[in-house]
Amino acid sequence: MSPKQQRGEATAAQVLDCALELYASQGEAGLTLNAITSASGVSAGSIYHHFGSLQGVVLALAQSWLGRLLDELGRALQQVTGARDGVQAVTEAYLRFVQEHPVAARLMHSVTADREVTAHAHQIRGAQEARLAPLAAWLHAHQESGELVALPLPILESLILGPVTGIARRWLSVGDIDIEEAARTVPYHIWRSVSA
Amino acid sequence: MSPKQQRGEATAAQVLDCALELYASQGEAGLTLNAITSASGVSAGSIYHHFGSLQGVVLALAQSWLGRLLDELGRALQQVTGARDGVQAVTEAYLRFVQEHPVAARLMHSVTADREVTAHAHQIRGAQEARLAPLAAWLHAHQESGELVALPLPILESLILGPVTGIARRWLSVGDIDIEEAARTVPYHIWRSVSA
DNA sequence: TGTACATCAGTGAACGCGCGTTCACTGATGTAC
DNA sequence: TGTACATCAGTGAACGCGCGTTCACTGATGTAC
Repeated sequence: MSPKQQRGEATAAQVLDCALELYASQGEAGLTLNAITSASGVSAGSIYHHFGSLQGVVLALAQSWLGRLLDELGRALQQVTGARDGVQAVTEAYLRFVQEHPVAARLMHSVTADREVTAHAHQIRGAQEARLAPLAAWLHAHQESGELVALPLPILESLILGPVTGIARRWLSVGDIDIEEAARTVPYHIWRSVSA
Repeated sequence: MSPKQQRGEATAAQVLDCALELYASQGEAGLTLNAITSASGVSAGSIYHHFGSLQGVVLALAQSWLGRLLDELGRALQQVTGARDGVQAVTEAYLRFVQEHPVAARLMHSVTADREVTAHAHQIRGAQEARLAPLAAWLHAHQESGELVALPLPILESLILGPVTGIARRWLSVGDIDIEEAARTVPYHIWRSVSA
């Protein structure tokens, strides 16, 4: 499915860009094939050539942005040393990313919750493994060094990312959170919950 | 829209029960009007009489379970005194509820993320205000008494509920979390992040 | 207790619409010799 | 450099299907007198 010619790559990228715009303006209901063909100028057949199905388009879009987010988190982690700075850097980077890309963040948070995509949870994790592994390794290393609490990794992950995804969702839906303030104050409190 | 005769109430309840079962077996894709009429034996017209639309059915279903969850949290809060016990009781009650009603929990967590329902976020909060108010009041009171950190309420809420919703989602999708263990260990760590 | 009547609850066939998907085809690209 | 050819990229009309919704109607319920 991955393009083998340059123009193919450009077409696929254009489809994903337009799909995100449609999602921005009309939500999930806007992600129909007709809408995407109209908005992007790419024919239905061509979209099927590249993505296999409409769900394939949505999945690729989510994967693309999840990749960017994870890259951002990995980068944040590389610029600091020590468990405390790491936890705070990652959580702050997450909130900044959401702030800068609210539509993509909404898509990731909602699409990931969908059942059909939930069924692909392992596939998604597989595709992002190269990005997830360093993050997991970092957590594990700082557990070994005694700086982070000795909890199972998935639970530790939830303690760190749960609050920021919660804040992101709430900022995106209810809107009664000052995300700037959250980015300043929340990382410290998350650190307190996971320090050994 | 609320039934004014007994049999109406029974019909509406049956529709919601069957809708949850369909969601359990087929996910969101199973929530079609035809499927619901077949499974419940209630005619399309009757469903429209009670819920106005298919979306109305889904919304009512989510509201119903959200109400039960909030009731449970409120009950947990009443059985303890002190900020620390309260925070731990609420978070543990949340996880227990998810454990006991995984399908309903999945529905709440996924439906709430949907854009169209997000648009109704305020309406949902409004309908649940009677249940939300005591929880908010409790938080506020224990901020005043100096036991909980002085952060804006929505942020404080996210610090408390974010980790448990994160764990719930992960348990429901990836499944690599021991929710029993989480219920034992996580409440304490959440408390550490919000104690003054 | 009986009866008239307004309202609520429920039926189910019929409707049109827009959806995702397919497929036979043309054109573009890159490669091998 | 030229050419033949396999593969990739892209087209767009056509398809059938299942969807949510409507509506004219019947039956049940409760209430007022």
